[in-house]
Formats: sequence, C-alpha cells, structure tokens
Amino acid sequence: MSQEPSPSVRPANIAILQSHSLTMLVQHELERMILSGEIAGGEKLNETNIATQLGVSRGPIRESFRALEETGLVRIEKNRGVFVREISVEEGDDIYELRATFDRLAGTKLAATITPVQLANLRSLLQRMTDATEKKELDTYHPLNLRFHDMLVEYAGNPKLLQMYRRLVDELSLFRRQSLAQGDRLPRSTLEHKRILDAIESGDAEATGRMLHEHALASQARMHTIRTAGATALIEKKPVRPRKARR
Amino acid sequence: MSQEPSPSVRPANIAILQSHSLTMLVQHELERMILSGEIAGGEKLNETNIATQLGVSRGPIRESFRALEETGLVRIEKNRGVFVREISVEEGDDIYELRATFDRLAGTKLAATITPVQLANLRSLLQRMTDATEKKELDTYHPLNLRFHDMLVEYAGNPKLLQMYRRLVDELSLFRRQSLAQGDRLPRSTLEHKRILDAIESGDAEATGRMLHEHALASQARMHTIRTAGATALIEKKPVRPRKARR
DNA sequence: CCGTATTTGTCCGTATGTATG
DNA sequence: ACATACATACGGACAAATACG
Repeated sequence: MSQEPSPSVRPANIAILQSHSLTMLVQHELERMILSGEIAGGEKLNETNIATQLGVSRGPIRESFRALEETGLVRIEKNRGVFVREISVEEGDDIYELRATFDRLAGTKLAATITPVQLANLRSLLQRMTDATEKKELDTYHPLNLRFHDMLVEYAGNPKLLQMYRRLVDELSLFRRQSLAQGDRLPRSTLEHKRILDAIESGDAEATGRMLHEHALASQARMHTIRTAGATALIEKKPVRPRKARR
Repeated sequence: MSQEPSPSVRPANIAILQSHSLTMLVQHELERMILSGEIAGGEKLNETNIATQLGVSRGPIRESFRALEETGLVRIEKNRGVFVREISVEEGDDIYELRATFDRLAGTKLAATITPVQLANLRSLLQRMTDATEKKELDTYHPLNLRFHDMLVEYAGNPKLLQMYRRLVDELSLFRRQSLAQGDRLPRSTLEHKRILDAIESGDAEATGRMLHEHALASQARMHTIRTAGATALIEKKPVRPRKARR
C-alpha cells in the first residue's frame, strides 16, 4: 500500500486513508515522473531543483529518495547524488525470470480460486484488448496489458506477491521504455491471453501456471531480439566514471 | 564533520565511517536491533530518543525510517509515528508461499550451474549443522540454517532473487522470533538438507526445486502447529485504536 | 471538552565533500 | 595542483498534529 500501483490504469484505488505527508506525495510524484519517462534513465535528481519545482523544502525530497532507492527506481551515491536507475540486460534477464515465476504462481493459485466476477472482469478487459489489437492502437493496448497481468496477480490473493510483482514491473518499465515499438507481436499475445483465461476457467492450475510462465519468458526473449536489433544506445550509457580513490 | 556527534554509542565502525552515510549506518543499526529482537514487535520508534541514543540528529533517523518502511520492517502512520511491524498469520502464510517459490527457483537454477567450490562450501556448512544437531545446540544451528539457505539462493546467481529472498526472510524473522522452541524437528531438517545437496550434485534440477519447495512448505506448516500450540498472544496485540476520523 | 506537553512534519543554515576551470 | 562554485549531509529551529491530563 505504500507505493502507488505503477500502471497508468489504476486498480480501483482503495480510499486513501489519510492525507499523505509531503514525503509520500513527493515520492509518488517522483515515481510517476520516472515511470512515465519524464525523467530519463541515468539522469541526476537535484535536491534543490526538485524542491523548488515541487514547492517544498529539501527535507521531504531527501526522505523520498531513500524510499525510492529501496524500491529500486533510483540509485544513491554518497556525496554525489541520486540517479534514476538504469537496468542492464543482465538485470533485465534476472527480473524477467522472477516475473515468470511470479506469474506461474499467480496462475496456479488463481485457477483454483477464481470467482465468476473476477473471471468476468478479466474477460471484459481481454475484450478491450482485442479491440485495441484490431485497431492497432498500441497506446491503448499497452496499459490494458499491464492492467490485465496486474489483475491476474491481484486476484491470486497474496498481497505480498502483488507488492513484489508490482515492484518488478516498475523496474522493468525502467528499460522497457525505449523498446516499445514491436507492434507485430500483439495478435499473438492476445491469443495467449485468451488461452490463459480459458485455462483458468477450466480450473487447470498446472496448465495455467505453465502458460503464464511461458508467456512471461516470451517477453524476456522479445527483449533480447529488440535489444540486439536497434536501441543498444542506452546500454553502455552509464557515465560511471570511477570514483576518486579514497585517500 | 561540523558538530561532534556525541561519543556515546558510536560503535567500532570507525573504518566504515567514511564509506556509508549516517542514514545508512542508522538504517543498518535499526535493522539489526529489530531483527535481533532488541526492539519488540509493535513497539514505537521515537525519533528523538533514537537520535539521542545514536548520537545523531533526527534527519538521518527520519530518512532511514522511510527506507525501512519499504523493506517492510516498520510501518509509518502519519503524524503518529513509526512502529516495528507485526506479521499476522495470514501474512506469514503469504510470505512462506513466496519463499517456497523462491527456494524452488533457486534450487532449479543451482542444480544446473553449481561449481565444485560452491558445493564444497555448502557441504562444509552442512557438516557444521550436523554437528550442532548432534549436540542439540539450537542457538548454533539456527544461524547456520539461515546461512545455508541464503547461500543456496546466493549461488543461484540471480542478485534480484537474492535481494527479494532476504527481504522475505527478514520479514519472517519478525514473527518467527517467539516460535523458536521447536527442537525436535532438527534432525529431520538436517536430513532434508543432505538430500537437497545430493540432488544438486546429481544435477537434477527438477528434483532439487521440488525438494526445496517442499522443505519451505514444511516450515510454513510448522508455523501453524506452533502457533496454535502456544504463543497466540502476540497475534491480536495490535494496539490499533481506530484513528480519529479525518475532519 | 479545553489547555498543555510531547512528538512528528517541514524548512533552512552551515559544514563538508565533489566537480570544474 | 589550487581555487572556486556548487551539491549533498547533517543539524537545529519552528510549525502542526497528536496525546494526555
């Protein structure tokens, strides 16, 4: 509950219990800016600038930085500053592997426990995704896709799993940003989604888990093809100048 | 350093004193105190007290609180304070389920990639655990057990997995604290560990994963039996007085 | 229910470290 | 290498909210 769900399509937000402190507001705002790409990967976050920009003092900014570092969205270098994290291909692989495992677990659980209402919600979402696919509206499809998988994990009924899953997805979005120009894989993905829902409805936990696992691994594989294909620029962008050795 | 931080409780960290910021030092110290039980579950962390105690100002304390909340060790209530988290049985179940999944993944990977050195390290650790078991030294056994499983995950070669695994283990220790009076399950656990290493050595990824998964689920089951047996006191201890409704 | 004490939330000044010419 | 400019680390003051009598 501490961090907002990442995707732009937000799950029916439980009423905010209490007005957030400035730190929380700043944290969420920075999350949004990072995930939306408003702040680029590797970019330095200047305390004073952000404080001025958001109209608060530097205290809450600094506090939110610490939280954001734990979520994996930024990296802090002592006495040097805070930087939006960049995910290497190796890290991306690791994260995709975990995501695949989470998806399998969620699918396995869900096939055994899904309710008619949940299934209807998923089918409804799938329909909207199908529409977007036919119209080739990638900008519409992508958030729906995120929401679809988020909903699957949410319905699996393990809040801790959902929390970790969302953190992974957020981190993945850190570098999936520039690799979103596929387009051709859409129909196949939609078909897979339909088969997944069918498996869930049939109650076949084993098959559902396997399919979701494969589905996630396919994304992982896609990352590699896209990577090698074009946008390799960002990979070595890391301005890691070796720090001056400590005297 | 501008102001001399009272010499009081500054441990012998003089060496590291340069590399980590005060916030990090405070964060790790609080982690240690929470995980060791030095600070009890549900207890309130008073900023001023801790600041005085550690000889620093409130700034670093507050920053570390934000980080600790993201790790799941504390819970923050706006304008009320920071509290050491308590894990309900339901949350414990959820976490154990994830831990079992992580263990399976780690085992599957490890069986396919383990090196002779790694295997030797694990066997050496297992030997020490066996010794501790025979001597019925639970206080010796328990840390070794934690290290054994941590090493398994570490050797699996997915840093992100290790990070998440450790976070789960930390959270589990939040409530496994009072349920540590088993004692009889030790021999069986050690036998399981040996069989796990054998499976790893044989390279049977499937079997290794399955065994580690089962091994973790056994811990989960043990939690329930212990829970129902005795220490149910802590469960409903939550001093959740409904907050005054927001005006 | 009101006033006081305590604690948290926020802001800002200063020292120290880092980048740069 | 040195001096200068700038950013961060930390501390402390004040404001706001809560807890207590």
